[in-house]
Amino acid sequence: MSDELSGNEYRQQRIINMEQLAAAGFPAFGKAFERTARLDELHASFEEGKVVKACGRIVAMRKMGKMAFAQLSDGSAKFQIMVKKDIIGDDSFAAFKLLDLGDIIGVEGELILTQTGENTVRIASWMLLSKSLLPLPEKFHGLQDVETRYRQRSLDLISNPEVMEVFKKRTQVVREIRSFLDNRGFYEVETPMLQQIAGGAAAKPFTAHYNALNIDVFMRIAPELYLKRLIVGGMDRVYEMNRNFRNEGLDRTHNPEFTALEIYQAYGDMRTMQELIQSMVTHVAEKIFQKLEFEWMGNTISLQTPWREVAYHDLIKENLGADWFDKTLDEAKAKATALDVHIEAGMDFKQVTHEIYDKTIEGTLIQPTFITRLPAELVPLANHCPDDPELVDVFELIIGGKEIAPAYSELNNPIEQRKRFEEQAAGDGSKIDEDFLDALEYGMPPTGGMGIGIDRLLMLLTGSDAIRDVILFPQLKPRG
RNA sequence: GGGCCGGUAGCUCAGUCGGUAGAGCAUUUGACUUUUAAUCAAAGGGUCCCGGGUUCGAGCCCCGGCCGGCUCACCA
Repeated sequence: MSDELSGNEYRQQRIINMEQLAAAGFPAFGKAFERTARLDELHASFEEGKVVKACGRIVAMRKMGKMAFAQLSDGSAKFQIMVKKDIIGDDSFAAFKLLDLGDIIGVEGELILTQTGENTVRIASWMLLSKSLLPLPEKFHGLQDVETRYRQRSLDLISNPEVMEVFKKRTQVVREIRSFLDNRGFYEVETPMLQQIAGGAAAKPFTAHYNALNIDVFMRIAPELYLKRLIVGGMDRVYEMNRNFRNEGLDRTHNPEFTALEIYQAYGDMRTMQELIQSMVTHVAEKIFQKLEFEWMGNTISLQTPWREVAYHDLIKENLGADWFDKTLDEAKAKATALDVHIEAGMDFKQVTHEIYDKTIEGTLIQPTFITRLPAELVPLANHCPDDPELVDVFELIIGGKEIAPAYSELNNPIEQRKRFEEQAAGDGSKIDEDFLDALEYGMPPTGGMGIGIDRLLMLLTGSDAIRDVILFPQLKPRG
């Protein structure tokens, strides 16, 4: 057995077929093919008798003695082709029968309707564009094995059209979001992925080493501090939609690299962002999906605006009783225990309350809900509510029981900002972003800011239960 | 990290009580000029995830590991 023939039985057979095809005047690889139209366009503009050139991967083949039917797929649609021995000749027909499922061919022929009324190209000539050396998954069930689907996304896309559909929708959604923001006068910008101080969120960063400067750098956990510098600089409306990296666990709703959209609008506040996200999400839903109701994780979610808004304290009272905030710490802890919520020893009343909220209330907020007026302790980078310094002027948008987007009236007081950084850094001065603080000291206008988890939004819009189903190449452990 | 479930032909999956490894699709050979999960006939195809152990004998039972799914916890 020669080297080319190593591999399994299927591969060996396909290499033999490739050699025979080449000998018959159908060499594989290395040619371009100018088609009349994509296969979906061919269906849309179907006209009997028209001569067309089409191409795609053979995904089904039904051979008979003197004719054959095959199905081509090009990722846009499938289209049937018909080959007749008396039309293309004995040699060409014999060679055609050497083709394997998965081979990519170009054909030229006339559009016809078959007896059963299917759109078909009756081919006059064909050429081999690329040989497939490995067998495709089974035609009926497709590729089911979840692990293989993620590890070999090419195969997943070839054999599962609904997967292709999700990722096409992803592209459309992302483009529509950009278009929406661009139309409102926002500038899309790109800020550093490699940062010397990983700021803007509280998360563990990935570390890399930069040889030229001989320093360690961090993959960003958020672009926030750079985008605010741009607000200081006079870019009134900016956004960035790009990857963040967080060195954390991996589960159904977390991938270590994920796409975040951060938006900042000068002279606005949390209310500006509230209007913006409702308009943006419903616009995208209607434009790309033509609907405002979505099935997600077993719930029907209506995006019809206006979305519900409830102050944090009211939400708590609604769920835990109107007298909740009159209770003592011990009473609160007793309630937590009764609800099966684990409480750490040193927690104060606000922390116990928030723990109960996190574990028993947030998950019940299925329809879109803005939770506003959060306790200041929970949100270190936001301005206080004008009428109550204990509360911050923010919202958290919850949909389907999951946090989709937080938004703030951004903290623009540099003295206060420094204080909070110092508390956060706990004495480690190297973690304080002095350049950012300097920028703030020149004066940042009042600003509304928001972060949106694009992958989670896509999960909702495409009805995907796992983040891996909206990320083309999700992180996996190395093959064992 | 804990618990539960899974890994068998290229793919989708069976495999009973521990007794020579099965089906469909796919592949090969033959028949077939309107099929569409084409049909008919025949044939070939296995590191049963990996490594130990028990046993006369292990896909199956036991121990350890790898990968994946679900779930709980952690982190935020």
